Amino acid sequence: MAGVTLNQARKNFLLGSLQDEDLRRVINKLEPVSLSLGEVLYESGDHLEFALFPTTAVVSLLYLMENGGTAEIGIIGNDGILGVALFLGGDTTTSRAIIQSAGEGLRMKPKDLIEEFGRAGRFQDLLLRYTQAIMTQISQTAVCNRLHAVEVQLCRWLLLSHDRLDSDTLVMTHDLISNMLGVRREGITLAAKKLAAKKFIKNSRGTISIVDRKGMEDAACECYEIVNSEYNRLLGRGISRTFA
Amino acid sequence: MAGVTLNQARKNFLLGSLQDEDLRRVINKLEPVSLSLGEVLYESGDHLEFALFPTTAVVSLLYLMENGGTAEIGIIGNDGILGVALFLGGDTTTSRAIIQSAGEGLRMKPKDLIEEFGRAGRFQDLLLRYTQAIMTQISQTAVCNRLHAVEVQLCRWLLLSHDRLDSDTLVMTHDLISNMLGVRREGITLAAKKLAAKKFIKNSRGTISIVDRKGMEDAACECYEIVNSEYNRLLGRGISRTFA
DNA sequence: ATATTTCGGTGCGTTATCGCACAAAACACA
DNA sequence: TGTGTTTTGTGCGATAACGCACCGAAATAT
Repeated sequence: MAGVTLNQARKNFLLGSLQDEDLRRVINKLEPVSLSLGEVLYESGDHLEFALFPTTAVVSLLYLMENGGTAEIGIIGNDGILGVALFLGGDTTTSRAIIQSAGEGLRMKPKDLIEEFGRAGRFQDLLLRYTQAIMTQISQTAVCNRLHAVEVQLCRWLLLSHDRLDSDTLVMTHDLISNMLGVRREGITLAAKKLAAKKFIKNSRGTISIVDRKGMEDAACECYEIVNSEYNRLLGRGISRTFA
Repeated sequence: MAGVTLNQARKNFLLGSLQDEDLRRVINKLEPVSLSLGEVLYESGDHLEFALFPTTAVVSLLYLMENGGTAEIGIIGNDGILGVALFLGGDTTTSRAIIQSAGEGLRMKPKDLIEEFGRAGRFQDLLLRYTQAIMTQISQTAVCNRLHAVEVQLCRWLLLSHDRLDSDTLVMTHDLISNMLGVRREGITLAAKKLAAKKFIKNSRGTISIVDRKGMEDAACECYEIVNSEYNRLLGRGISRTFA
């Protein structure tokens, strides 16, 4: 039985914020998983079979509408946990969880997560704080969807994704991004071209590379910074690369 | 000292879902308050001084953007509680809470709320489930903002507000609604006129009356029904008037 | 009773995004 | 090397919402 090591677990910041004592206990309930691009972890209304602590994978929470449109409400990476509905008591949610960037994660059985939550210790505290953080991200997405233009939203989205990745290169087609932002593919192509013209990103078939992180942050709408600093505040440190 | 009665407290569905035993204990920590239209309960970033269980008042969670735009992320009435950030551990949030419809509520000190949450009983369970419910509302608002037209969104918003009111008449100017939906005042005037032409609502200066509830539900985007049934599922019953 | 303010109705040119169509480029693979 | 597929680039008319300007009606204040 290959157990999960402390160092492996610490790649997820939520787990990494636990004291050694707590982490050693929690670790026994974790199981490593590999996740591939486009993999659907659960559909809207599905009974959640596992909670997931991403280490290198990135997950999108996506809504599908009757008219065929889609839009993302939040991004979860090594900063968080997928499956807050388990300890909130709802068990299912109305969103789809889909792998936006392939990678690894650690999963935990619902029963174990709920048991750990019930200990009312540091782990519960972290889970609740993360719940507020993701709520902030979703809320900011809501207003951003209403009030900001596609180009600045693309910046926000690329930054949020970049923060959750090891690499400066995102494996992403314009089409995929357009599904996340809920806009036309052509809208992304156009916005990406403009950002490339400003030398903030490099655009090639199927990938986008961040080449001027600072430029991107300046070009993004306020929403990115608001969400980022709220993650900092709530979870002790952000995952922004600005000062990394 | 006029204590809060069980019947008063039960006007808030969250409190009303408690067993008598629990409610009797909680009730001693509640204090009645009157809330007037437009009153700001807290600003973005404010330390929360109280949690609020609305009984007849309705609260909007509003975001203010740098460009002067505003948009609502959620509506809280007698179905819920204002101040989940207190037990989630964040203490502050990035939204403004403003009274959308004048009325009464019961407030509780942060310390008391946290203490009750810490008992890990039925009250904690309800608070967590409500957290998921409001998350669903916010999420659906996010995608609705992206993918749906103003007229159907206005239906959704009127229905959500109607559900949380005793009356069929909403005291609301088009301007106020436009701030909530994050669109132009003229856009609301136009959409409201269309709905009035279909005999779903009656439009007079400063008020909008729902005259054909069923018609409104059919005219609204799917978002209303999704949120409503999720509230049903999570909190045991909805607050929709459909079967009232 | 009159003046002032608030709110709703309407018109009009502007802008962002959409929907569709199609071509060019990059890539995959036989 | 050639062929099919995926992805990106581009054009263009349609549409929804915007910003602004102004008017009139309704409510409120003096």
